[in-house]
Amino acid sequence: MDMVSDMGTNRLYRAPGESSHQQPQRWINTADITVAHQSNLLKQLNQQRRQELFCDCSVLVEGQLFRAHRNVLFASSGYFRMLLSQGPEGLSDAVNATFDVFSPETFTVILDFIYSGQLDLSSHNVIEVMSAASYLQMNNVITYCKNFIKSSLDISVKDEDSDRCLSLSETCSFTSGAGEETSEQQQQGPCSVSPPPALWTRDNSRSQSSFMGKDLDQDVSGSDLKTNPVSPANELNTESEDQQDPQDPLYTLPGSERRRGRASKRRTPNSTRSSQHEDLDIEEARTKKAEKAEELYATLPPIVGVIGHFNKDSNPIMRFKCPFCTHTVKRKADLKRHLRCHTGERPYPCQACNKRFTRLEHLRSHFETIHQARKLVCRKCKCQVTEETGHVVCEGTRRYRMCTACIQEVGCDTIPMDGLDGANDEPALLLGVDGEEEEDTKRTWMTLL
DNA sequence: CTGGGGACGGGGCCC
DNA sequence: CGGGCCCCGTCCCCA
Repeated sequence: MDMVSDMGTNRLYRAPGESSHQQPQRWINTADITVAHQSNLLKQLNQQRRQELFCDCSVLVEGQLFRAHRNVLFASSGYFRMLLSQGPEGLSDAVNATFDVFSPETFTVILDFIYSGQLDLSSHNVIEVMSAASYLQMNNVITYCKNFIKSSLDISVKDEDSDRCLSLSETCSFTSGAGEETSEQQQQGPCSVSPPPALWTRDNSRSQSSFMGKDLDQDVSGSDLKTNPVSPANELNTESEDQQDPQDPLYTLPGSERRRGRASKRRTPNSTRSSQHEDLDIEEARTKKAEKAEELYATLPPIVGVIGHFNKDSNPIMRFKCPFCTHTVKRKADLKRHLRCHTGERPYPCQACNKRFTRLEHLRSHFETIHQARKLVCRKCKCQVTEETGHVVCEGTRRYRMCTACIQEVGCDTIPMDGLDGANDEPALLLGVDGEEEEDTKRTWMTLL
């Protein structure tokens, strides 16, 4: 074998006891040695932990005692780093930590990961593991959980119920150690909200921070999955545009919303899907997606509350964290609203054009702008018009206003008008003569779920 | 190719 | 807590 130049960790050295004079020379690849050594060391440590050998740290989780090695915990978790390095207690021989913010089962998963590199995620435990990892400041675990959830949120894909099983060991190699939180991982880390230093005490109770609902026992996706840290982002939008139905409550998903919105705009209102068979398909697909959204909502913790930051008096400000991204909001209602961008839920359909919206106000704005010609601007010359001078022009279900000059310029014969005397005549299809009927018609058009 | 404008989505926050 | 308003960013179309 030829001597290999120094390239990173993959160095070759002579075996101990062999001088350069001795023949034949035997070169040892240190990269292999390192991997084998790390693996062996981790196994030994894990074995010691299980046998409670040399364990110098006790962790109490909801009354259940876990024994571990402080140096291992120190190397794996930002939380334990802080805990073990602060004050004289951290230097004592017997170190204890108490947690009530996650369950013993969750901590078992975390501890097993620390000592083995194997993260035993399932749809049953992923949310709580992620929250615990967030609390313990283990960004790599958070990243894996995040990817796991993303993989599970494949709600835009029709009829793709096949389980995707990828073991963590297959898709990523992980070294549980001090170097675990690389800058890249930190950037990827989904949790921007970390347990604040002020709360890094040795007795953390749920009352301090209702970090998350604990009794999450439903399935995220309906099937247990192993973490796939590689896949997720583009899996969310694998459905082709043409498969989307504007009547679908889950019409679209974040990232592709506007494109799909445009797609719907290009469709004629009474589109070509007229056969009963197609309608049934659409209905079926819609039902499936609605079920998935419900399922998704059902998996959410009741409240995912975190301490966001501190006010000027150093009092923690409670915020609500989205379980699917890093976003936090002040109010639970805002979180509920935000979640629609993950579920793709669009509960507000426009009866005029079948386009669906995430919010009533968006539907109303759309309806008034597109179907009611509420904008008092001439579409052609952009001049300001009034209710009287702005003639309502009808174009399919779309209505807009044009000033008298532009009307005359284009020619009345070529423009489908709702009424030559202008704005007091609302679009006949939409609105009646008087206000009451207008409101009734509007309600009919904007059928809200 | 580019800039302007329309339509829409989403966040913050008030009522 | 829902409704609503305001604001900003993004995408797309069009001149």
